[in-house]
Amino acid sequence: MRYNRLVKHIDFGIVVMYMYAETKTHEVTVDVVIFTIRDRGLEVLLVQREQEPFKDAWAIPGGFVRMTENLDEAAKRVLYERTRVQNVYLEQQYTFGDPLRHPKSRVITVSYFALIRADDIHLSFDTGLNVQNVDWHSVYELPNLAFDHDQIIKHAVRKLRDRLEATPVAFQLLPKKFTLTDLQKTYENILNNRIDKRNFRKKIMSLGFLLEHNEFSKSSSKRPARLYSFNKDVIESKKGIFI
Amino acid sequence: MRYNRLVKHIDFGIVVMYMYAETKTHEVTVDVVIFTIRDRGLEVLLVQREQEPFKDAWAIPGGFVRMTENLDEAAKRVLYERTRVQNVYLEQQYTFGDPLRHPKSRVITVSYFALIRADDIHLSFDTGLNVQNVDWHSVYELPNLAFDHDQIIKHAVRKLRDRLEATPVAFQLLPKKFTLTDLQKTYENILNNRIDKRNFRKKIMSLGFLLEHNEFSKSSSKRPARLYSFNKDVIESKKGIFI
DNA sequence: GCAAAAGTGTTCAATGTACACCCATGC
DNA sequence: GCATGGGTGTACATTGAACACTTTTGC
Repeated sequence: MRYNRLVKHIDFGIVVMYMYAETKTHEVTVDVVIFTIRDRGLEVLLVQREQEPFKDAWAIPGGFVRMTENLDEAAKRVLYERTRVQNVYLEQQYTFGDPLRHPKSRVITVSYFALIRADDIHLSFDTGLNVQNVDWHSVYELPNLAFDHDQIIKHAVRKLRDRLEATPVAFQLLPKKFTLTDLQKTYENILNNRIDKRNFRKKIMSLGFLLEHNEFSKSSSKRPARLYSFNKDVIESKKGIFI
Repeated sequence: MRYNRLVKHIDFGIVVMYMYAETKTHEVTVDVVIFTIRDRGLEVLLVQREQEPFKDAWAIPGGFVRMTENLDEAAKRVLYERTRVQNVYLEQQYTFGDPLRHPKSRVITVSYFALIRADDIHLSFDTGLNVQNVDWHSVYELPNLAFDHDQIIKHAVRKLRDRLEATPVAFQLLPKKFTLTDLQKTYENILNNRIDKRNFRKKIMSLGFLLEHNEFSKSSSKRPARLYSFNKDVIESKKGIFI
């Protein structure tokens, strides 16, 4: 029963079925939770499935791990294929391997999360070669998700919050130069709560990774805000994979 | 070249080789870094390999993930097979998947770490059914390790330290009743540094998960020390897998 | 001149850190 | 009675949290 369910989508004949049952090979994928900050706050990039299983449900971008690439490389590739962005923060978070998580076969997925600037991805959407239905969704209002992708996203949000408390990853979600209010809003969106402006600024400035510029945002119709950028020298001593 | 290396150990014939090259199935194992506290401090359980590759080198206990079990179950099973202990702290930590990490095939391993009481495992060694060379090794003086197991152990030690700062996992390494000095030594062994006795006691007592007993250690020839145990009610709200 | 966001300090509480002596027991 | 590990408190520094008004600009 289970055995049939597990192998029926493989179509190489009996020898492969035998291998599938008796040896311990599995399909291995990487799934990448791609975070950005947009109008509705912290959002993730989802792809609407065009095939069964879970046709029309939304899913995290993912793909099979190839034999010649390591897991980080696979995650980078999936990310690049979907978004055409490179050189972003990417971190392995957890591996999901319930035998029933994929209804048709045993698929073990190594999940990652990535942080990208909303700006960067706009570019790639313009020149995009993916005609699939791809869209951003607020992590606080997710649509129906395929497989166990709701779990994976929840896990990614938790891990992102942990990271944020420990290391300055927030700048990965911002343009090169940003205002302190931008930065604070990024923190608030990720942590999902309000922060006192004065305390936030005091804390952030004390960490010493901000570079002050003599430029000001000429955005709206209010008092211009000073622009800052992150000091790479400080950042480089931190963990995470920069691809 | 790479292709041959990757498939040569599989002996089901050309159809399987074809599958191996064109689809994305991999061998998936779990490896469990089993920690305990013994005479030399924080130690890990290692198995000496009897076959190539890495014959005679030491390795973390591991095994293939079966088709019908999830990853946690696989880790529990491997742990039970090696140590006959159950109901211990077990946590997934990281997945290693470099294509070259195993010299004969593509093996992706989901690594876990476990915390067990040195006492418990003595029992299982007595009745042990494993006649392989199995022994404890200080994490600070490791022998030659097979594959990338040195990396896996390093990662596990980092993760264990993180856990220790966040949640009271140390009691997993101690007998049910223990003295505050035992507990402090456990912390010191894991963190690899000295802690001030008064500050440690103040901090630990303020966390409120210790249950004070009216029993005293009648160990050596000095003043008897009061025994404590962990308050389960507090512990149960914490994360980690208790199997 | 007014609406709107930028910018700025102080006080208090809680937590962490440094540090030295007496106590209970076995021998 | 002495050697050994058990047990205890205080002072100071650091960090986190609460809280309100002035400044600069576009309109």
